[in-house]
Amino acid sequence: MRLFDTLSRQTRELRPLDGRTFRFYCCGPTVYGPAHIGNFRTFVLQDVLRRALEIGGMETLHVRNITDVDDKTIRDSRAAGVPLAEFTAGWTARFHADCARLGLLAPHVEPGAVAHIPHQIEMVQALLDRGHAYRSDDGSVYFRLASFPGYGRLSRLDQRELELGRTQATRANADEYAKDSLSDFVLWKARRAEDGEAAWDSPWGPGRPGWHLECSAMTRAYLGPDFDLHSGGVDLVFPHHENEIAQSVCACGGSFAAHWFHVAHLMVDGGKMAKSLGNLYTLDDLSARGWSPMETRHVLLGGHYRKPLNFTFDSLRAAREALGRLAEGEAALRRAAGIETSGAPAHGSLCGVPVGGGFEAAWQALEDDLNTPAALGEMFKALKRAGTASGADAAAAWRGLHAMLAALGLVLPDRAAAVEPVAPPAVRALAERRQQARAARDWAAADTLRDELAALGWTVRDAKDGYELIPR
RNA sequence: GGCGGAGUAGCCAAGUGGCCCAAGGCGACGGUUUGCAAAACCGUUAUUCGCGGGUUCGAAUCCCGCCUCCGCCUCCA
Repeated sequence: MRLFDTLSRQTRELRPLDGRTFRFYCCGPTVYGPAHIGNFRTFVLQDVLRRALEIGGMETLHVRNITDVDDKTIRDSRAAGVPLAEFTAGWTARFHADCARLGLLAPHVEPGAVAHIPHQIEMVQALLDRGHAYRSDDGSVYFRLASFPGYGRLSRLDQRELELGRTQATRANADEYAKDSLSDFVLWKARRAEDGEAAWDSPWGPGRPGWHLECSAMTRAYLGPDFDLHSGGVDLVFPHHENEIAQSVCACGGSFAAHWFHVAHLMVDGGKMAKSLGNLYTLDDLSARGWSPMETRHVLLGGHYRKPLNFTFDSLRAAREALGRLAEGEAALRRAAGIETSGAPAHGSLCGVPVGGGFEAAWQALEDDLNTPAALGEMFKALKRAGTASGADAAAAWRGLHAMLAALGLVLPDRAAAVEPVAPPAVRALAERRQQARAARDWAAADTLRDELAALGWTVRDAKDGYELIPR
């Protein structure tokens, strides 16, 4: 697997530092509301990265945090009149439900910030001890940027630019007088009245961790000072990831993440997504409009992760059709190969086995900087080529297709499950009457009955012997 | 203002020096099939890659200028 690295600006081969397990960290959600499809673009791509590594035969250790204490969670839990822990637990459950619907593999470790306050305090103390941090009068602790010359390498900002941007930002927000330098950032925030109960004891008085510190402490706890990869949305490059590097390197030594993976933003109708524009969709919003999470996942895989992707309802329609074609191709291969079961091959049987059966190019596209759109394109080409295969060839193609589906995390719609059994008796009776009319060559009556079925939401699909009823 | 990313057919999108008169999906159109449809299958659908220059034997791909969109510039995936 070759992947672009934000820090070195190069596409590099991914190899586990310890030679065995690829250990990576993903910045997870802040649980103060439902995640939107833009958030999920990042999580889906992190999931595909892990799946592709595993299909490629690599062992992984996937850590993704839950940010359950910060300004927004505190603000909104207080507004709701609910204790912080209860408030974030609700949104965490919702996040997990959404992830499951999208077919995201659960991380091996999913640490929460609140559960790791001692780790964070320990890290702040280490930074103080080593002279990289200082206390302010109100009991907050700040990172001293001047003590870390490597700052700004990831986001390519030099000190002068930082100070410049800083001055502009501070004009509107004159709340930062406690710092020595304008660009210093907070490690530990002293408790303020508006924090309510959300405060923990520390050597510097009651307070709570700064957002950046949470991730640093959790990576240290589960991955140590050096690990394989760190990832998130592009907007986290600065300041979040830049600050994480500074904190972790200064507190623990080591070089922190060996590789940085950032996913570009999702746009809607060619513009940015924003609540105020009414185009910020959650999975539930799309479900309410009749679109399934898998269709959404297909849309999110439809563009390369380093380019902005334009989300439209037309692309959801296209995704629905494309998934249907894949499902039909899968069924055709299964029949041609004489495979009895309707399920996919066991996941374990696909890992570490070269992808074949005509799907080699699709796999190569994925291995080449996680090019999901090119991989999907190659899958359709392979499917077309395999159209006339039979026996062992069809079986190999079937396995190749399933290896790709497993790597992309796509679950195909089961069209067979959606037919007759679920049609209500009244609908089936209409369909039967139509069959009789057809047998009697009474086309006018048959067409009227077909219209009636359509009005009830059912499409009738005639076959050689009989018919199928398709909902919607 | 600084830094970074993007602009490819009706839509989504791959391709970053010759394999490109540009993949794939959707849509549209034509055909096979069908009582007619639907579904399926087959075929067609950009001599051209935001605009204008330039480099090169050769450019969507490199350089210069311009236009448009998006992101970041202290807590937004």
